[in-house]
Amino acid sequence: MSDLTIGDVARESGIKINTIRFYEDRGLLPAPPRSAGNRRLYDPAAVARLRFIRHARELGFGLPAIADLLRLAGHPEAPCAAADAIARQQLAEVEARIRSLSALRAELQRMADCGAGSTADCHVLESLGDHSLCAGPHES
Amino acid sequence: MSDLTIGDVARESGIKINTIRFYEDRGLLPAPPRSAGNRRLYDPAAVARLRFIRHARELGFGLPAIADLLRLAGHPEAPCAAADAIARQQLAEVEARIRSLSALRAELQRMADCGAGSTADCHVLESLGDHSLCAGPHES
DNA sequence: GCTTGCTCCTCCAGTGACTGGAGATGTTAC
DNA sequence: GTAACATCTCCAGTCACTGGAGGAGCAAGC
Ligand SMILES: [Zn+2]
Ligand SMILES: [Zn+2]
Ligand SMILES: [Zn+2]
Ligand SMILES: [Zn+2]
Repeated sequence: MSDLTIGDVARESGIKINTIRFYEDRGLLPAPPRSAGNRRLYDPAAVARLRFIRHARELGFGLPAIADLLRLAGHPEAPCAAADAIARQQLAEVEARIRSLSALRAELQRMADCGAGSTADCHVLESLGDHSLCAGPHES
Repeated sequence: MSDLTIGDVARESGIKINTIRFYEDRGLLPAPPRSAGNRRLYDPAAVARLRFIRHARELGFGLPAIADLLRLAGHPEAPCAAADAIARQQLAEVEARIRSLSALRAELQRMADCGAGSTADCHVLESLGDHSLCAGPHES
């Protein structure tokens, strides 16, 4: 009676229809029952699950990590150390990316203040052609 | 006489052989002449060009932007405003990504200090399930 | 001249996380 | 009945590579 179409859950979760089917294919969302006409019929709980996925994606978690988190969330009595570890690792990765990007920003700032008029003397092109003008190494 | 094999330029530029062929396919590197046995024979200038590409990639430039920069570098008499604009835009993108990641870091820090024992009360899972617990919106 | 081992060739599939489209049905409103 | 819309499956493309299969060139040792 309170069955939702894929369009409904897409609207309510903010996730596109194609992406919902993709998540089902990847095992993040259980395959729902179908109507007589082969349409997916969702439980309202699917919206909460999709919102969880969306929020985790916005925070940068990868799909395998989200699958782990969803599995852990299904065992309310179990200790949450595993979930906490996944979040801490994500935090560490975000911090590493911030450090790396901050180094890039410094290099780009140095080379972007170019007072030359011709490309022959351009600070940007010169710096790109010779990394020894840089302060440190760049790591990906 | 001073012709280099693809292995030579790979070693000297720090770019893998497959990637060099990929850059050739994408038009970043002109297709070099071939030997009688169909091997690519490179000019030493190819090494400089590849080093330029590598450095720009390390700084986060995309391949279309690098193609533009290489084209501009080939006109020494022209004004360098276009090259400077590409660098400034790259700087702006890096800064935007740093801002976005800093917001993510704050959210992750808030949710990662979880003192709960069971997943039922886990701060991580709770926060992921309800974005209204977050301070602000997340933009990609 | 033959084998061994290295380099190189082309082509193709896979990565992550989707996105968009084709072409075929199902459903709803008038 | 028919027009408009929603949904179905499947496939190709995105970005910047990476690695591998299967074949051929090339130098050295015997
Ligand atoms: Zn300049
Ligand atoms: Zn550098
Ligand atoms: Zn916890
Ligand atoms: Zn949030």
